[in-house]
Amino acid sequence: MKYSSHIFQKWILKMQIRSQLNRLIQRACERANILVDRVQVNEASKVAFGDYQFNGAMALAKSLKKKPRDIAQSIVDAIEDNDILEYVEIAGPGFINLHLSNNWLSTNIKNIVQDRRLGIVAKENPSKVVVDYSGPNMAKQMHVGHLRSTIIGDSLANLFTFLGDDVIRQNHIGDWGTQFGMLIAYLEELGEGGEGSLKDLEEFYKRAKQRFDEDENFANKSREYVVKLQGGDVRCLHLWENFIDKSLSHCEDVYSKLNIKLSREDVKAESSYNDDLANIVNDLEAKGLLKESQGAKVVFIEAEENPLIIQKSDGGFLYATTDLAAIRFRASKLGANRISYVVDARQAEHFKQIFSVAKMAGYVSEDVKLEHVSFGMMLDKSGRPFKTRDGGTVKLIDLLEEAVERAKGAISKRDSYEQEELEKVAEIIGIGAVKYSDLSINRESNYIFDWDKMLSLEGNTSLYQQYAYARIRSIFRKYNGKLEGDVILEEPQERLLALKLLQLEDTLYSSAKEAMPHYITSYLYELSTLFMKFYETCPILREDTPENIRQSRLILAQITANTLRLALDILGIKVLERI
RNA sequence: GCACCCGUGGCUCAGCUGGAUAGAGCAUCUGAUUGCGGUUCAGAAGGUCAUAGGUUCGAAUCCUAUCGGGUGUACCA
Repeated sequence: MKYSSHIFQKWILKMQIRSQLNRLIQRACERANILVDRVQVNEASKVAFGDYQFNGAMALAKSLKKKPRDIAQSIVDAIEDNDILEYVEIAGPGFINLHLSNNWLSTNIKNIVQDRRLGIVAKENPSKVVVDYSGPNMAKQMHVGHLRSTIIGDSLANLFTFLGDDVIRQNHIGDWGTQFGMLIAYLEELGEGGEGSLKDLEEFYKRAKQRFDEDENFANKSREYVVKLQGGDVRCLHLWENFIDKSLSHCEDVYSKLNIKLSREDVKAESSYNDDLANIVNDLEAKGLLKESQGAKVVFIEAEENPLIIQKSDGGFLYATTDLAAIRFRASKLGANRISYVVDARQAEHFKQIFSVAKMAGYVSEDVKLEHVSFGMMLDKSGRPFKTRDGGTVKLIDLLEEAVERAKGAISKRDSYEQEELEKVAEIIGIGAVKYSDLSINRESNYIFDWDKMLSLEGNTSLYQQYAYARIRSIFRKYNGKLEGDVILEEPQERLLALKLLQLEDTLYSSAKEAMPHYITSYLYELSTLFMKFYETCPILREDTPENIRQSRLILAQITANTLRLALDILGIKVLERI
């Protein structure tokens, strides 16, 4: 989907509700001579308290030596004229409750009905953001261990892109290491006809390993091939490239099925940094950061128990070395202002060290934001690490096929589908369920993978959103007249829905800022439940609905559908016209 | 041993960086509805936010200790 804005800048009433309110209160504080470092307006905790609230007056009481209610009063008195607030009230010990103007809400809603970007303006000063995610190992088939990084990373990359950042996706694939000697030796042994056996990489790896363990000659050959590979032997390099190519195309099957936007252009393999590793060592040496410890070359970091090992005692490099080369490349060659590593939480210490050393060595300047977007483990329903019945790793492609099969089972009893349509619908629902359930929890916590829960129509699931979308589309199959007239917010359900629709922008920005996709899913769930309530109480196409009310409700429904589609698209989830 | 993360109703999770009576969804119970797609909607019940102290006008949120769970702890990635 392309997101070009169809409305002219001047027509846009600047939204970003929270920052508008923050500015309003900030200026009021200044006018009232109240010093406050950062004004933070929050969404009201209850409907009765208005739409937003500012709670800062209480905190200021002590330093100003005034009563909090008096402080609140002077802030309220100093709020300048504006068209966003209907009225303001002071409650309890000094809460300032802000009620938005219906007129402001309805004007803004009306303005975004034709806009593919729903009135959300891209950042004025975009950053260059590198998102490092997925990073599968080429020696093996992609397994569930790669699922979360791939899903979370891709959605963040989409989100940053939508908000206007210049995003560079980096798939840091593992294509180097001693096991490749064994793999290409085995590939060679099977001959050209043996390439078919690469279909199942897992099996291929196992057999190669078996040969390695059983046959001394084969093992020696494998070791020899590692050396040859590193030495740039043309024949070995050819075998290796061939192997990587096949393995990568397996990954692409997964990406394509998962609706992940990684392509070959985003691949920046570990091996591509090989030539730079010695430079990193020399550079750290020259900067006086490198120390010798127990035969290895390391960098000591303040307040860290263990140093970061840069070069092994046998002269070999480690992944820390590669990561430093990569971080330098990203900051200097790619010019990144923000580098996000979507990697599981177990590597927290590693990244902490890498980031420290990168800054110590000046590979990234102080203002570059380095973040480890960490996430918890994937567990099964009983809370144990997710494995196959016999304890093996679950291949990702198998898991995705199961998702589609299960989705088929969930919907086929509902309606009769043509076989072809059933496949298409099941794929969208099944894959959507896998992605949404992953994205809908706080990524930091462990993730319990539960088929029944994710494929349910009830609760915070993708299917519930997809259903809400399809339901709205069904209204517009019945009605295909024009959308015109004003938005009228008389019923509470209409107003609540309108406000929620206008909060998408704030949600997206805070989700991007903290790299927390679950802010978006929470928003979506609130939105679709609000829509369902609206739909229940506010008839649209019924005969007795006056035309002006009908138009207003159609506009609300239309924007709800657009919002669902847009936000789900950012999460990499597709919608269906009918389910 | 040390470091980091996590303990919120039976289950799965929110809780916007300290605010008002801690919110949802499953599951359980009750009700609406011949419906613009009821696979919906309304309502009830269910919590000493692991425990004990502390800071504060105010704590699930910050500090300390304890208990319980997880992860990581120099030449694998």
